[in-house]
Amino acid sequence: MSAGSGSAEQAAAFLTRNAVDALPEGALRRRLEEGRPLRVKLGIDPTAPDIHLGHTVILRKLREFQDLGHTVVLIVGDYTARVGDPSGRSAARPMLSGEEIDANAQTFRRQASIVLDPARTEVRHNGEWLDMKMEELFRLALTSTIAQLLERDDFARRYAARQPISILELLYPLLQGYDSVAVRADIELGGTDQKFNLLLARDIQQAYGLSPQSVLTMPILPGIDGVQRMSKSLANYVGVTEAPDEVFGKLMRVPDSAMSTYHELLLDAPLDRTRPAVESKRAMARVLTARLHGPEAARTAEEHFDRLHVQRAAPDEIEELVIAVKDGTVHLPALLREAFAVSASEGRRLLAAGGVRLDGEPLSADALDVPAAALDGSVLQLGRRRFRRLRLS
RNA sequence: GGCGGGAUGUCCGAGUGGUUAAAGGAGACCGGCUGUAAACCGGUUGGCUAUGCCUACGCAGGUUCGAAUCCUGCUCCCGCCA
Repeated sequence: MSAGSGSAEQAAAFLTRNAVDALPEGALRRRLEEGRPLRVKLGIDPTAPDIHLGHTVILRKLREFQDLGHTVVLIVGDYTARVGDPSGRSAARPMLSGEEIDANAQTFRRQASIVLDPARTEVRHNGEWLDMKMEELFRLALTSTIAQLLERDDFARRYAARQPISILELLYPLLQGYDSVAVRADIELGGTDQKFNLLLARDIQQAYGLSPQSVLTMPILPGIDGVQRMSKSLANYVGVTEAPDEVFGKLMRVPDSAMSTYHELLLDAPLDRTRPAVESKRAMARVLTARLHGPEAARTAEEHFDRLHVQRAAPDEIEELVIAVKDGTVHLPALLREAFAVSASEGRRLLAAGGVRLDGEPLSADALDVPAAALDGSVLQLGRRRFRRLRLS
């Protein structure tokens, strides 16, 4: 065995250590043995630009490729977003304008650079090649069959359940596959949910006379609910640009059942089960907050956390709310609406439930109008972690 | 083109003339316990300066003292046949 193939062997083992699938068997190692910078593709959806920790699992993997000298090709799905994917029930999925897509792509690029090396990243928009002539679309459509597409798990399920599947949806995997043709991808990464699409792209590349990409799928990071995948729309995500306090706090909410996955995927180290769970979680929150915001911010965030949840005190810095007073009294439901964007009706319910505090003392729902003078400088608190310091105008 | 089934709140899903702002579940939120974990217990879950008023069961009309429930038209979805 030559020295070259030996190191390719090592690199392949390193890159696949925490992956789910590396297909086909041995393909990645053979690619690496070619000794040239490989083109490693990731397709992104510009509809939800904010990157969260779930994305960083794959981005970190891409970074590993970059550190080995390879090129990352980020494909912004601007064309597909413009067409609008009518998947599932959410018929109202918005078709984004060109400006929105560009703005989202910019955001994504900026946030991705927290993890990726911009010098080894190529960003392409699939509108460059998908805005094709119908003749070319026909050629693409000829590469796959309905039976092939219906093998995809979610299509199969929906078909069996008599849920609608539009022709356009069936076309999406083909379009994604064509992206691989256009950028001549050597490797494509994705979550395990992308396995079908990534593999179909191989067939499509071959139909166009190219050598098929190899495929690397990464596990899906569960959200902070510990159950469903991390996703912005499920509101269980930790965004990479969120404030340090938020990042730390959210990570402390991760259920124990998800801790070992978090360790594997984000910390790249197994969870030490002999250690108390709280300690591991704290350490994790500290490391990840520091990764996004630096060690100093992580330390402050931890102090903030302790103050709020160990000492159960109000935080050092509280956003101020200046309130306008008309006749010397303040109507609490209206105040809550202004302070925390809850409806006045919801505010009343929260008051009745004892969820609203003023300087730590629960307010009652019996007196909805309170003298304004009693509020100036006080801290209004909703639930455990929403605070506003009140100021009279 | 023909025949049949369907559309209910954030989601799933009951409800076929009257205490229905709409059962039940999920999710979410508040409170308790705690480690902002899990499990568990209690509560809330359309809006509104509010012993009341307004808006809601695909859309538009109609019948009725009274409609998510009955009638007509329309839109959309699903299946079967062609």
